[in-house]
Amino acid sequence: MPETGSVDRFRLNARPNDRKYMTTLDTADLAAPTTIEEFRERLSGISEGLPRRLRQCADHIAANIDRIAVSTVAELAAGADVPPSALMRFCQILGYSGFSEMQKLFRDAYAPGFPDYSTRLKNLKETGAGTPSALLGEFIEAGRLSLEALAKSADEAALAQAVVLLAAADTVHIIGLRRAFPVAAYLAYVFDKMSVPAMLHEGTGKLDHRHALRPGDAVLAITFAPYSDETIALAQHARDQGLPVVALTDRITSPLARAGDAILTVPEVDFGAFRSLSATLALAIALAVAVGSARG
Amino acid sequence: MPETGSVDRFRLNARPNDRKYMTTLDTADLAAPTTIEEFRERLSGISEGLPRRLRQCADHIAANIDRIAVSTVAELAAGADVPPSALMRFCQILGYSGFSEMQKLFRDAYAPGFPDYSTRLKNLKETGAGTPSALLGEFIEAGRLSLEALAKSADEAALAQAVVLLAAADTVHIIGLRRAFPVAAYLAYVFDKMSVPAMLHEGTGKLDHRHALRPGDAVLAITFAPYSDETIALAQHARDQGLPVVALTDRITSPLARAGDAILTVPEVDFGAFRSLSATLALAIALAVAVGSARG
DNA sequence: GATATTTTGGAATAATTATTCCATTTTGGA
DNA sequence: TCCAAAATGGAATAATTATTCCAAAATATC
Repeated sequence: MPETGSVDRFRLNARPNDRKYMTTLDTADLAAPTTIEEFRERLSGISEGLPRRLRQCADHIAANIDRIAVSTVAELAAGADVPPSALMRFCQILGYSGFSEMQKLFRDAYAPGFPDYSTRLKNLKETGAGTPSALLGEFIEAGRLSLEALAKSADEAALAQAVVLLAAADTVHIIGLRRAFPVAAYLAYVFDKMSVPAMLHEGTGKLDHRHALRPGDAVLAITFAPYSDETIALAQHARDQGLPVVALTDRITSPLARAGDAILTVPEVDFGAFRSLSATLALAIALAVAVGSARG
Repeated sequence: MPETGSVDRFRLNARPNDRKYMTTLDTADLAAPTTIEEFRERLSGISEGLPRRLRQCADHIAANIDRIAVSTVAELAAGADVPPSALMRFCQILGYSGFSEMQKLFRDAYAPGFPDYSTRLKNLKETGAGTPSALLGEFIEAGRLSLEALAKSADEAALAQAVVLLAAADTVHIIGLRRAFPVAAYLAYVFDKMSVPAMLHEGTGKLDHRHALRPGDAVLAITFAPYSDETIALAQHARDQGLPVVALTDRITSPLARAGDAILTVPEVDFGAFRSLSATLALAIALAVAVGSARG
């Protein structure tokens, strides 16, 4: 195999000494970095001894590492003040097949998504690995992820707003049915412990309870997909009467979000019909305790 | 200008009443959102009354707002389970000329300086003692610690044993009062979803329900310090009748532990007077799902 | 200063991705 | 039931973007 091009000099299989000149460092690279940490190291290790244009690439990339995921070759090249082909060469020197492969690293690393738990659990059951302990492990992990996601995404302003609304209410009406019911029940418990007048609305007997709503009260409604009509109806009813409504739900596109004056969304990992509720409860307790202490 | 296509119905200049049918909401949009905040609002405002495919787009986009910057049309469409053309239509309904224009908003705003979990947690807590955000930070951390402790301390044998006992039962009687009540309620919900005959015993009306216990049944009792006398009494009563009792409690020294055939303990971290229930619920769901699938 | 070698820039091409268009299906109302 | 309008999916096309290639320029060595 003859020496085909200059890039090879920097790469893994370059034979070091079958050439007459050696103007720059002989950085025989290993495989391409697969983590951002590795990438940074490679970058600082390589930049010395690179020819001018490639060094410009290295410098600009190093200074704009967090824009790689959302930039095009042309944009980055322009920023580095080199032609696109130079940037391509640079990516290849780093060990990637091209820019796209390098970019993928940064796009994937950013994606905060939950694993697909419903299929994961199904597999777990089907493969017979579904021992109770394995299941427990999955649910623990799901809870952990949910809590982390909540920490990252919590809307502090909405939370503060919700506290203000509920703290000012004469009575807090709590409604949450089906899988939101445990949350509602726990909120009722905490409010009770903190001497906040609260009423837990149950689903039984249909819409009887809406008469309990009185001027000066507020509603705290909780529902997740598939949304409970009764919960939404009560929230809407309250809103029609001019009462403040705090909505605790899963997405801003939830039908409950329309009826809410403060909207709290919780990123919870779902397994089909089940959700871990870890994040939901954490947010709920924080809300309740904050309301309790705001009332003195 | 003639009515050229369906998309116009949702858009700014659509003339509202020059058509015969109006099947969905007439959301005459303003200009396309230019900030992410606006985008969120638009999303929650528009989602109602959207046809099926477009609603799927709205939901998926809402749940993956932070992936827009680094995704392609095809990827997002696949995630929403719609064809790419549907997603394009959705972007246009929002007011953009197409996906690229919408994506630009997110690429410009893209700040991977998104604090990681521990940084963000610190920020939350540092907003000042007693603020809702600080409380939220504390409860998130308590939940996470609880889950980690559970992962380390879980008694696999006891869990397996509990599954066997409950899977063999005709009817599972669940009792948990006060702060254990949300857990009991959620267990009842999950059992119901999985078609496991289960009965949730409530505290009202005192001890009436013990007559519901029949040979072949089993009891799942939940209580934490300060322990509920009624819960312990029901568990003891069941045991006296020779029914198997699964105990979900906080310590091995809990009075409930004496009445249980399988004892599950959960190391829950308290913050202030309240406990997060994260670990308890994780264990509870795992138990319920395992029982559900053991029954087939 | 001559020559072998590396580096460079830009034009040509390939690949991917966004976007449009329209025939078909679905929906809602008479 | 039928009809008009809306919604849909997928194939065709347009636009963008990545990648290669190679002639020209620069550089190091002698």
